Amino acid sequence: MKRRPTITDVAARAGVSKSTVSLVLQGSPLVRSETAKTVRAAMREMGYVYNRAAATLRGSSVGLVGLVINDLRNPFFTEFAVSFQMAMAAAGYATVISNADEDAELQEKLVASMIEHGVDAVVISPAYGDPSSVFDPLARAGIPTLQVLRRMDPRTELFPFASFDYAAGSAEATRHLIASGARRIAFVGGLDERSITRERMEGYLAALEEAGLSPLRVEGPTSRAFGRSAVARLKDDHPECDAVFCFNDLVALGLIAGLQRDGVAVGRDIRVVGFDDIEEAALAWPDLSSVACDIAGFARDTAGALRDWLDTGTRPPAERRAPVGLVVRASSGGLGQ
Amino acid sequence: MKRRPTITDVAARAGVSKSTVSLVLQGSPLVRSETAKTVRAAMREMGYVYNRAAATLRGSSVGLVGLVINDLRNPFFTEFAVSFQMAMAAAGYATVISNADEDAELQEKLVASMIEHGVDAVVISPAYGDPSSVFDPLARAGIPTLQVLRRMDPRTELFPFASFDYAAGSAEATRHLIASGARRIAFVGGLDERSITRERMEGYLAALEEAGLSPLRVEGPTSRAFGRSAVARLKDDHPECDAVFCFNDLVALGLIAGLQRDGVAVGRDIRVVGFDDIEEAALAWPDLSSVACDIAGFARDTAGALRDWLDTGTRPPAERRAPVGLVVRASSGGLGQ
DNA sequence: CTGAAAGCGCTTACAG
DNA sequence: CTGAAAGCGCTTACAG
Repeated sequence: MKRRPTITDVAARAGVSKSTVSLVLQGSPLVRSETAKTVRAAMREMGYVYNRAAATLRGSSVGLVGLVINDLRNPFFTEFAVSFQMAMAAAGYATVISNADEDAELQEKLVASMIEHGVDAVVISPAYGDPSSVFDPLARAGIPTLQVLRRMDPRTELFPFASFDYAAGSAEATRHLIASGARRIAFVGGLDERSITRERMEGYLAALEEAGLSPLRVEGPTSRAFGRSAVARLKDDHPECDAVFCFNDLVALGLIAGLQRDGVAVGRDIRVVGFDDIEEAALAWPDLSSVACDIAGFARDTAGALRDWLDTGTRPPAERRAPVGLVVRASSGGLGQ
Repeated sequence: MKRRPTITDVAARAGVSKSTVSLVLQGSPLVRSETAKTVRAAMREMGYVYNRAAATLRGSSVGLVGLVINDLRNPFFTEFAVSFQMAMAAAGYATVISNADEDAELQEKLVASMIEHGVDAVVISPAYGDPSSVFDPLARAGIPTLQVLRRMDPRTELFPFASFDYAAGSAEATRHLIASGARRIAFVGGLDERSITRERMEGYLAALEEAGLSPLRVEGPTSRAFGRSAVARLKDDHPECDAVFCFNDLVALGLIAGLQRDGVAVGRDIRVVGFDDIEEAALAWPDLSSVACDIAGFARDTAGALRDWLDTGTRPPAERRAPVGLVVRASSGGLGQ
């Protein structure tokens, strides 16, 4: 494993100074195209590899942004991560994705490591926990940081926040269930103390109130496993329930599996609506009605806002809400089965 | 956004030389604990951030490994990625995850960017395409590289390969279906020219031959969407089919959704077995029988082998195969419904 | 259009 | 146990 060639080696081989090699590397128009060609040939022959760390040291930016995701196993977040990475790549930025696994301590370490490695910016969908241990170091290091999908740090002028308009989506879904004839509509999944749960319940509660109906609640995690287990809780606590609005599609899909096991006809005996409209929603049986969030579009917008911040210094607005829209499918009786 | 403090600033503040600060940073026992304490206090007061790029330049390794995944949206790979990242983190390595999105060109760019950023090693589950455009630069840069889950580059002494023993798993699954009474067993999903498809079919074909049965084939992609659409192809081409062994769980779950739509009782009218045993398999209805790959364990072993390579210079064996095992559930009639 | 020189923030022998 | 000095591979004014 011999030493990699440096620009000095390339310069020697090409018979120019290392300044010239550096200029060629940057595609500067100052270098005569003849010379540039010679230099590039030398690089190829020697298997030269650009050393970005050295360049960074001298002052330029790394072209690296860090993405920290609370739960990368959740397909909603996976989709966001890969779309964001692709949007940044198209603009010449490398994105390092990492999974905090809902663990505030791990998240702190990941962010510290990113700061050391000198990322130009951080986008974070934070795990629950004390925000200061992760946001304060970012602020101290002067790294532009965007909060997405979950607002953990209240200082949104410092760490702008972007998410979807969950309240509007849940209101639309609930009105749809009411219009379809449902009267005893449960909200299943989500932990009450979390702000995202409150947002997703807000529209539900408002729509019920408009119609003079009262809420039914089954609180819990936001996983497929919980959805499946919630069937029993629903039967015990709210046997009169005729529709379920779920915290997300994962819960809804688990719930549907459980209902089917019990021989309940989803879409007829009971209506179900999910949230997020993950790819699987359209492919499940019955097809799952869901509040669609255009994650890929949201990721592109986030990438655009971040690039603006980095390139022009324009900090994004403290809060941005992307619109959502209900997609009606068979699980809420929208289409025959 | 003022300049970040450097070790020189810290040294001035603490009244020592920058060599001493550097030693403190590395936890060297050479520094008197008194002095170290003063230095650490100075760092804290000034909000000092370690600049890893500068350290790297001087020779030490970055403690960074790159992970390139062909399709990060596939939960099988997501699970591998997050488990690997966590195993490396426990050993003090940062892992940058990136998604090649089955795009050989994007993959080439991602790898080039990782090389520039100076990763110590790369683990890659490669996209299909010409391997040399991605593996040659890695070899030139002298970066230890592991191929996992897909062997694209035949030079496995250079780029050791690790995967699961797919052939054994598919044989076990097929024998199980035969033992359950199935006689017309189709293999659905996967593209024939790909080596992973051949491996997963190998055991299926062997088991059929043992039993004197002949294969039924529906070729295609490996997605949920394909599984759902394969129901029609199956009905048209092989109406006599009484069991399906799917390329993976995604195909199986899509297929089951399609069968249910047609009113077919999965596990009784037709038996279905998947491959990978993703989390959803146990939560679907009916529960999906599947060949379980212990991905988290595999990821940990991969991380261990890589760390050995990095720490002691021991290159892993050219090929490693992790065992797999069939999990029988309701979809193949294993349990009553 | 090209070269010589200084400097980015660290680490590493080498003295003391 | 601590300091002075050289050097890692680049970039960036500054001359020419």
